Amino acid sequence: MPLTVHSLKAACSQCNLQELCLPLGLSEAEIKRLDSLVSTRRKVKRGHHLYRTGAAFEALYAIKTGFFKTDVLMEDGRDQVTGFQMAGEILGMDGISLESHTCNAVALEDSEVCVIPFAQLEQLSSEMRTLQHHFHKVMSREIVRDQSVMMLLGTMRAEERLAAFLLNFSQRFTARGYSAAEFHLRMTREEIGSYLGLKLETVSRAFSRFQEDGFIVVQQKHIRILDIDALKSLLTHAPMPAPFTSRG
Amino acid sequence: MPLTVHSLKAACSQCNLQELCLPLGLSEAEIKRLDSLVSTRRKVKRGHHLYRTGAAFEALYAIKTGFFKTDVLMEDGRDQVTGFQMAGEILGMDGISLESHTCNAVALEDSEVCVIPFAQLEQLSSEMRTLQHHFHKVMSREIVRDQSVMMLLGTMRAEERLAAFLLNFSQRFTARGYSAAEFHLRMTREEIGSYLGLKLETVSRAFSRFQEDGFIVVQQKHIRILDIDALKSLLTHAPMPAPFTSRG
DNA sequence: ATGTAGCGTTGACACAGATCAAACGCCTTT
DNA sequence: AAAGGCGTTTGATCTGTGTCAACGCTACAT
Repeated sequence: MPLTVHSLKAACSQCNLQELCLPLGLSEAEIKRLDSLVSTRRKVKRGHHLYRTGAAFEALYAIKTGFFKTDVLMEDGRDQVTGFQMAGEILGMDGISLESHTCNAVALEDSEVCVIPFAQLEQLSSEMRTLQHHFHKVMSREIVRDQSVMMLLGTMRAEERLAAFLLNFSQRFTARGYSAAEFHLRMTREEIGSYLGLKLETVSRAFSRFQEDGFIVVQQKHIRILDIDALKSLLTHAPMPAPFTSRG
Repeated sequence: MPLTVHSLKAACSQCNLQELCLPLGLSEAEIKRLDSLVSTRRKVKRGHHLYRTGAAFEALYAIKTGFFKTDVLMEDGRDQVTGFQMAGEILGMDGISLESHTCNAVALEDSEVCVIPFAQLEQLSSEMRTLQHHFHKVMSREIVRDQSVMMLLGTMRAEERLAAFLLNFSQRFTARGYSAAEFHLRMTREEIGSYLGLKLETVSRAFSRFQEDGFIVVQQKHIRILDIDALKSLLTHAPMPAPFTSRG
C-alpha cells in the first residue's frame, strides 16, 4: 500500500495553513468543531496516487505539506494535467458531482493531506454558516481558476503560457511565505507541457529563450526570476503581427 | 435599460425544468420553500448582458428559456468564450469567490432567467440538506465540465474539437427533449472558434469537411447529424501519425 | 568512483492551423 | 425589389509548434 493513514489528530487549531484553507474569523469554539471534522491525516509518497479516476468519492483533502498534480486520461492514451496543487489547497472537489472521482491525483513529492469526510463537512457546514460560505468560495475559486486556464489554452502563445505559469507559481509561493523570485518546480517539462497544452520540447525552448533574454535563470527544476516585469509584459501585450515579433 | 425585472412568481413547482435545475425527490413542502426563494424572473434581450465582469455578485441565475454565452476579456483585447449555457443550467457561480463576477454573461437569443439571491440560497440550503447537497453537485459539475474543456483545448486537434462540441450539444438537446440529430446553433463561427481555441475559418473548414465526409449537413446555423458514430470515433481514436491522417 | 537511466536541451524539418484576401449568400432595411 | 452589411465559405500562403533525432547532464544505484 502506497498510503499511510494516521490516527493523529489533524488539529486545524494548530495548523500554520489556517489562513489558506480555513474561513477567517472563526471563534475558538468553532475551530474546535473543525478539529473534530478533520480527524485523520494521510501520507502519500512521491509518485503515488491520493485517488484515481473512478474511485468512490468520500472526502476532500487539504494539502498539509507537499505537492500534487491532477490529470485526466483519455481512452486513447492521451492525457492532460489539469492542475498542480500545493500546501493549503483543496483536492477532490471534482468527485462531488458524480460521487466518484473524474481525475487522478498524484503526489509529486512526499506529501501529507488532511482528510475531510464530505458527509461530515456538509453536516457541519449546515450548522456553521461561516464554514458553508467559505466552502462555497473555495469551490467558486476553483471554477475561476479553470476559467483562466481556458484563457491560457485558448488564446495564448507558447511563451505567454509559460510566463503565465511562472507568474502563477511565483504568486502562490509568495502567498505561502516563500520567495517570489526563486523556487523549485516539482514537475517535469513533460508535465508542464501537458498542463500548458504544449510539447516538452516547446517548454524547454521557451525556458531557454527566457534565459537568453535575461528574464530568468534556469537550472534544471530550479528557477530564479530576474525580471518579473518582463514576464508580466509578455502577458499584457497582445502578440505583435509577424515582423515585430522576432527577437533573434 | 436592457433588462426587465418581473415580479412574477417564478414557481419552481410548476416549472418543466425541475429535473434539470432542482434536486430530485423533494417533498411538496420543500418545493414550496423553493418557490419563495426564487421569487423573480428577469428577461434578457438578445445581445444584452445578464451580468458583466466586475459587477457585484448577488445572485445565481437559472436559465428558464433561451441561450447564453460567458466570456472573459483580456486587457489587450483578446477574448475567450468560456461556455455556452442553455435552459435548466445555472449561471453566475464564478462570482461567489470574490463577490464579483469574473466573466460576462450575454444572451445569444431573447432569454429569461430565474433570479436566485445567493444569501437566501445559502440560508435555505443550511436548512434543507437535500438542497445543499444538490447545490454542491451543481458546482462540482461545473468543475468537471471545465476539466473536459481543458482536455479539449490541451490535447485535441481542430476536427476533434468540433466533433466534441457537436456531440456535447446533441447530448444536451437530447436531455431537454429535443432532437439529438438536428438543432440550431445560436452562436457565430467566431464564437464557436473562440470557445474551441480556433479561428473562425478553421471552424468553417471543419464543418465543410464533416459535410463532405457525410457526417453532417450544415446550413448556416442549422445542423443535422447524419452519422453520430463517425463523430464519436473521431474522438476515441488518437490522431494518426501524418501519412495516415490525410483524407483528401 | 563509475555506470546508467531518465530528464533536459538543441537542431532540422514537417505540418496543422493562422493569416490574408476575395467572393458569396443570407437577412435586414429602405 | 434593391442595397447594404454581416456572417460564412473557400483559396493561397505563412508560421509557430509538433515531430523526430541526437546528444548532454544530473542524480541515483551499485
